[in-house]
This record gives sequence, C-alpha cells and structure tokens, in this order.
Amino acid sequence: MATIKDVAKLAGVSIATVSNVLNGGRYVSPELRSAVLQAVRTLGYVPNGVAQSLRSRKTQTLGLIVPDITNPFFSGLVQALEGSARDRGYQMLLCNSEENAELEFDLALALASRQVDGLIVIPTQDSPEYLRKLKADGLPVVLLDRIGGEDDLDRVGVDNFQAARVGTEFLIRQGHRKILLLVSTLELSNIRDRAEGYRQALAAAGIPYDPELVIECGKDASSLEAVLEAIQQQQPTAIFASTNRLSLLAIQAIRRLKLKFPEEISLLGFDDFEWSTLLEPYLTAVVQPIEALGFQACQILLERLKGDTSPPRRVLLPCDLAVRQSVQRR
Amino acid sequence: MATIKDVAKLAGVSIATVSNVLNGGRYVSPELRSAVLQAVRTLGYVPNGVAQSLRSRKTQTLGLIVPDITNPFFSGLVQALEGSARDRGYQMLLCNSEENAELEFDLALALASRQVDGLIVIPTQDSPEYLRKLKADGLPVVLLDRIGGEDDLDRVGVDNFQAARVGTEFLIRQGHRKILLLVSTLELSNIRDRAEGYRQALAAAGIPYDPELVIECGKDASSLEAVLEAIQQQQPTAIFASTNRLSLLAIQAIRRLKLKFPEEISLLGFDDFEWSTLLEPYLTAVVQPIEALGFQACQILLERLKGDTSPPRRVLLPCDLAVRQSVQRR
DNA sequence: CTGCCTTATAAAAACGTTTAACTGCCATCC
DNA sequence: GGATGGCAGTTAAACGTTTTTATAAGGCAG
Repeated sequence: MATIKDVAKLAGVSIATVSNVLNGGRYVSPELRSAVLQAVRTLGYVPNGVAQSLRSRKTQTLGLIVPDITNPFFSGLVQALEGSARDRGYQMLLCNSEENAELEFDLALALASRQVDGLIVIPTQDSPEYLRKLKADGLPVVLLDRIGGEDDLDRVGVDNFQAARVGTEFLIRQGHRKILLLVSTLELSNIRDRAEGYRQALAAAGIPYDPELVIECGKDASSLEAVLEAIQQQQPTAIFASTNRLSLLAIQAIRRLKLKFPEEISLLGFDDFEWSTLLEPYLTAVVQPIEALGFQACQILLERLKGDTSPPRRVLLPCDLAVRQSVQRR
Repeated sequence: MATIKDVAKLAGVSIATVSNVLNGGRYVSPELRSAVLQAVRTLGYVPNGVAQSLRSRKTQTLGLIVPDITNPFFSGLVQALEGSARDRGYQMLLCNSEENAELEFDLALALASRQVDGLIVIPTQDSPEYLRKLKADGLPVVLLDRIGGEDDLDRVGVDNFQAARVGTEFLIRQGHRKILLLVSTLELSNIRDRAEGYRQALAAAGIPYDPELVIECGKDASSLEAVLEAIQQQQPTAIFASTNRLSLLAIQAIRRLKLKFPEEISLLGFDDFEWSTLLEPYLTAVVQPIEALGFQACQILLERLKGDTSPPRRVLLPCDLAVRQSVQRR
C-alpha cells in the first residue's frame, strides 16, 4: 500500500504539501497541486484511516451493541442506525451481546479501547453502571430502546406505557374484558412500563386487575406450557403479546388449543414486521417507529460528539396502532 | 484517557518497560513489574487500540458487507459471523449495501482505507471486479452466499443447484407436475443455479420445461400481479418460492385468489426462519446451514490472515429439506 | 585491575498522518 | 535601500504504541 511519503517522493514535494492538497489545508500552487494529484492517481493512494485516527483522535466509528441481531426489531434498528451513521460519515462496529450482561460489558470495553467515537447500546439490563463510567471517561453513550433508569445518560426509546395503554384500550373498546398479557420479563423497565400501561387501561375502564392474567414468559420452552395453562384456566377473549417473539408464542398456544382465531380469541401484538404477513388473519399490533428511533439515537450521539454538553436527554417517541384483523369485536 | 506514558511516569519506569510488562515481551524484575501493574490499575489504563493498530499494521477488525440486514437469512449470517469473529478476537465493521452495487463499492473502499484485516462480502452482483483488485492489493476477501464467477476468490455458499433440485424432486414425488418457480432475479448466479436445479429435476422426471412457469419477481410491487396472473393462467398445483421473501409473495397471491392452501396449491420455500411458524400450515422449505456458512467464511478468512496462500477455495455446503405441511400430496 | 559478556532498563525509531513552526523569497513601504 | 510582511513551501513534532538499539552496571575471567 502506498503511503503519503511515496506520493510526496513521486510528486517531488514534501508530505505536508500532499496533505494540504488532499485536505485543502493551505494554498498550493496549481503546478504542485496537479503533480500531487497525478502521483496520487498513479499510485492509487488512499490515506491510512488508522493513522488519521491516531493523529486526529477521531475514528469516525460508532460502537453498537445489540442483544440479538436476529430479532427483526433490532435488525431494523441496526439498519436505521447504520444508514444514519453512514450518511454522516461514520461506520458501525457491531456487537451482539446475546442478552448477556457480562458479554455486553466486555464488548463495551473492547469498543472503547478501539477508540470508537461514541457508543449506542441496547442494554440487556436497565441502565448498567459501567456505561456511566465510560461516559464519565469521556465516551459519549446513548441508550436505545431499553431506557429504564435515571436521567444520567441520553436515552431514546418509545413511550411504552402509553403504547401499551393505547393497545389495551383498543382491546377494551372491542369488548374484551379478560385480556391475557404476555411479557418477556419484568426485569426490564420498558416491559414493566408496558405492563403498567395495560394495568392502567384496565383500571380506567373499571376492569379489576388480575395478576393471574399476566404471564412472564422468560426464554425457556416451558413458557408455552404456562401460556396454554393460563388460556385454559382463565379463558381470556384476547391476548396482548407485548413483544414480537411473544406473538409467536401466542399463536402457537392458540393453535395447540385449536381455538378459532380470531373468533374465539383475539391477538394484539407488539412490533410490526414484514413476516407477520404470514399470519392470517393479519396481526393487529402496536408498532414502534423503528426508523425514527435509530435516527434519533444517531442524531443525539453525533451532537454529543460535536460537543453538546447539555443535560442528558430522554427522547420518548410515540407508537402507532396498526389495526388489522387479528382482533375481533366481542 | 491515560496513556502508556502516564503509566510509565507514575511507576517511575520507561514506557518500554510498561509495554514489556503488559505484553510479556522481555524479562522485567518483579519490583518494577508490580509497580507497573499498580500504576496501570490506579490509572485504569487501557491500551489505545488505534495506536496498536498503526504500529502492528493489524486492526483485528473484519469488514462485512451485507445487502440487507433486515432479511433474516442475512441477519442470521451476520450473527454467525460476528460470533465466530469475536471468538477469535476480531470485531466486525458492518455495512449495509442495500442491494446497491455502487454503494457496495464505496463501502468496500471505505473499509479498506480503515485498514480492516479482511473483508467478507455478500455481493449484490456476481463476482465484482473491484474485489479482485482489493485482493491483489493484499486485502483478503471472502465471498459469501452469492458465489457465482470464476475461482479467483474464496467463496463460501450453498449448493444451490442441488438444493433446488432436491426440493423440486420432492414436489414431483408428491405428485406435482405443474410447478410455478418464483425467482427474485436471474442476474444472480445462485438464483440461476436454483432455476437450473428446478429444470433438471423436471427433466429427470420427464416433465417438459415450461418457461411460462418461471417468474422473475424483481423488487417492484408489480411482481404480485405477475404471480397472480401466472397462477390463474397456468393453474399450477405447487409453487416453489426460491427465496424467503418470495414465500411471502406466494402466500399473498394464494390468499388473494382465495385458493385453499395447501389443498389446492402447495408451497415450497427456500430458507427457514423463526417467523415462518406464523404460517399455517407450517412451511416446508429448503434450509441453508446458516451457522455453518458464517463459520466457514470466517474460518477461511482467518486462515488467509495467517498467511495461507493456497489457491482460492470454493466451499459448497449442502442444504436440508425441512418437510412440514405446506406441501400436499397430489 | 582491566576488559568483556550478560542483563535489566532506558532511549529512540517507526507505523502514517496532520499541523504548527520555520525558512527563504519576493514585493512593499517609509 | 533596508526593515517588514505576506507567501509557498518544507521541516519537524505529535498522536500512542511496539520493538530495536543503546546504555549502564555488575560479574567474571585473565
């Protein structure tokens, strides 16, 4: 690989002149300028980004830690983030934390040591301590999607409470009073918010809250059993799956019990994605503005990079309700 | 951020000694060693990866260019690749080419200038010329999934011909003789291979090949119309969707025409993914070994990094047929 | 006791940039 | 006409490492 020295030698100038031509630093006479350009072309010179980074203390690289790229919600976010970042001249160092807090921590340190300019994290736990340390050390950090915790870090997410409330209200308006709520885990505050939205919607409608109706599904296969049992015992007329994967679980349960869908049991999902069109009738769901989430996170991070030191922001985007056919009037 | 100089000063030694302690270079007396370690701890020193990269001319970073992270097949590959890379101490610079050849080219150059140690590309076109140039310039390149072209680059993919042939044979064994083949584009040799597998399976069964039965669906919305028309005119008893997205299209068409599925028309898909369980009856499909594909690609690339200069390899992995309920006997 | 080898450490060079400081040079001005 | 001042270019320093080379001290043989 040709270096700036090679170019300088070939063009018969100093390396400073080459640099000035390439970066438009100072005035360079037309003759030398064209000589440099010519040399650059014949050598196929491309500046070494690593050296530039060392010198400028900027890598033009953002670290991104995601719990599971395979989930279409997250891969949608990654796409949005990558696009926004690229538009502004940044590249993305992508890491998969596999929902593992320890791994996430290691990954973040590794990214920091690679001198990423900023970090976007979809954490596995609310508000991890180590991120605050990294931020204190001067690394801008933006939390995405899972935004529980104090206002000590920039956070971009969705108004989960409101979204779940609107979704539940919709179910209630459709005549449902016994609504099974499926949650992945109540450890995550955004899921807790969804549960709270559900609860308050019920309360506002004067429907008593029954804890037996909310099922924490975790990750193990036993969760299907739990859902089956709950459906049989509680005989809900609707299921609110508060996560895209949980829609899958709900569908499995409904099919296993040979319930008529959506006549006997309605389903409201969270998150919309291409493949949900495979479901018939088509899934009614609360949909998050994925594109906007990614854009906002990137935006805030880049402003921090530019030196914005205003107090940490918390951006809450609203969700939409996509009404299709999987929820039936009662 | 503390640098090695700070550590040296605090420990009262030279920076060389610090480096030797940290990297186990040469012998350092126990006293100095512990002094250094102490200083490292109190300063929270972490080596600057950029400087290390500049010095060592290795970034421990792999570039990855994918046409669409949002497609579960690709996001599965990304996951596998990221995992394999991480296991071996590499990070992933991820880029989304959006199926745009020009963008892909720009991204590759950007990655090269950032001095990635190697490149894994799922190209938008068969065997792009520029990759050969990059390889000639000393950047190891592995092509993944779309592996048409000469044997001048390392390639890892699936035996598309065989996979499509096996799939088609299965349909034929189930009594189907009029099989609609949906392809995304015949520009890509792996899709052409699938079409050829389809054709040869027909030939082997003595079924005449009817070009009217293969539909090139492209990306525009008009493709649904084309499929609808073909189904109505040709009255196939089965559809072979040679791409995961095409399964979606097929399902839409089947529903639009209110055909009984799978009684009146069977569907065979390509690629298996979590969300296909939403389809009832569950999709029968040719499935690619995603994990193995990612692992192999990473493996080969890392061997090249270690200096393996053997002739370019072409690794063809076999597919499986996952028989479920969407194909019905005739 | 001098000279040589070993050994633990320090100094310096190098990786490839950018940029601040410096050097001639020519025009300008009192 | 000599001091002043921009101008176009070069030299050199710096970014933070690793590694090669140099150095000082100590042990040992002659």
